[in-house]
Amino acid sequence: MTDLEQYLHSYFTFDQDDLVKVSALFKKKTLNKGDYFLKAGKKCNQLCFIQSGLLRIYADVDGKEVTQWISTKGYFVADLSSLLFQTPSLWNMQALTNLDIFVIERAEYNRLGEIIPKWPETEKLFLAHCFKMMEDRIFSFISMTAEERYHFFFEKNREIFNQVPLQYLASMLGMTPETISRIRRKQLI
Amino acid sequence: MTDLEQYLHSYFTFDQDDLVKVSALFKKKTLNKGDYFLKAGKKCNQLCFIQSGLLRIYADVDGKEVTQWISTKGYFVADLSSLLFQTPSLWNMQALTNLDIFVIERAEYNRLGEIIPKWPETEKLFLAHCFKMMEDRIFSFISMTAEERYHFFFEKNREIFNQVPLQYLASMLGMTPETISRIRRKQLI
DNA sequence: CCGTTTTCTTGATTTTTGTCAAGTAAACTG
DNA sequence: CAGTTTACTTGACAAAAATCAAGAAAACGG
Repeated sequence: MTDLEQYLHSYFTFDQDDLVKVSALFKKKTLNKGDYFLKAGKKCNQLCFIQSGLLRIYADVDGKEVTQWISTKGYFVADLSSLLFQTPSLWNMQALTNLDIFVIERAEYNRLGEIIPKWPETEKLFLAHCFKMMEDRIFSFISMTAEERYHFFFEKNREIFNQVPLQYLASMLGMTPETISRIRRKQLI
Repeated sequence: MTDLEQYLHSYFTFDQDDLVKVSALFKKKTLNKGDYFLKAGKKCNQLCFIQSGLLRIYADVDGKEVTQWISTKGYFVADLSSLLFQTPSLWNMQALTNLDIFVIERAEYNRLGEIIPKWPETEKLFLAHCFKMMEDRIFSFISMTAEERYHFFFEKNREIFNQVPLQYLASMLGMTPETISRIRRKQLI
């Protein structure tokens, strides 16, 4: 089993046959640190799965970069509405480190339903999990202080927090790097 | 065409035949002000479509109510992960006014894919739109001040803002009623 | 391994937002 | 329509977080 098959297997209840069919549609690819998987304004024509490395998703807002999320090993990444509706993407997606990914083209992605009968149902359940994550994230913004939110994310995403520059973490948590630095200091004393 | 068919038609590109098949699975129902569509801790076994009235979605957090959203005419409402995975819901859903809804039971909802071949694809596109809304909302929390966020939501949801008690609006925007009151005063001067 | 660049920490200060409390206005109810 | 409840506004103050600036630490590149 390839890494991709391994991951698909852990997410979805596919049999070996389907695993092979699906993973055959993905092509292995590497990005160097600083390379873009997607640029804002362009249409998203691919979906990727991250095998190793970090991918930062951010937008430019009046000259400032707002980091939306940082994806790591095991994430599927695309701008879903751009991929489906072929609208220009709002997001830049840039490799924070050298990156190993598996990429599926839009055309192939759209044929998954024909190739694997249970794909639509599987995809729905996957999207529902993403929904839950976004809902939890919104909840953290409306019900927690900066400090509580920091800990909430830290618990759920330890591997990211130790590898990513503070400025990016701060932005995705809706606070400043200084605030995180002060929260961290509190822990030590 | 019933109101529900009308709405389904405006969201989804169904032909008349499919519209009738789908809307036949919904039952018309009314809730009185204060009634619950769903209580936290219970499994969500229905999905509803709001024809008129306001439905507040909120959670209890150490004795305080956190309002997640207020849904109005034209919204489909359910706790998606509870509906699909049969986990206990985090959310209370309570009628803020008398409410006219169309309700589909979980069992019928799960059969939609058999009844309407294009349902899975349609549902995916619908979920993608919801995704976009949640993404925009997260973006508002990480990139805007309370005042900017207020205006951002006001522009997109005028009908809600004029009907709903300030305390609920404030909670769903992640600020206090006093803050909204002061933002509104600024507009007048 | 040394200089450069980037990132992180810290303090002082300002701004934003929250909290508390009181008073006013509006909505509901019998 | 009078009394009650609920919602809204306002001010004074407190707390949280942002900003600015400087220095320390770490990472990077030849």
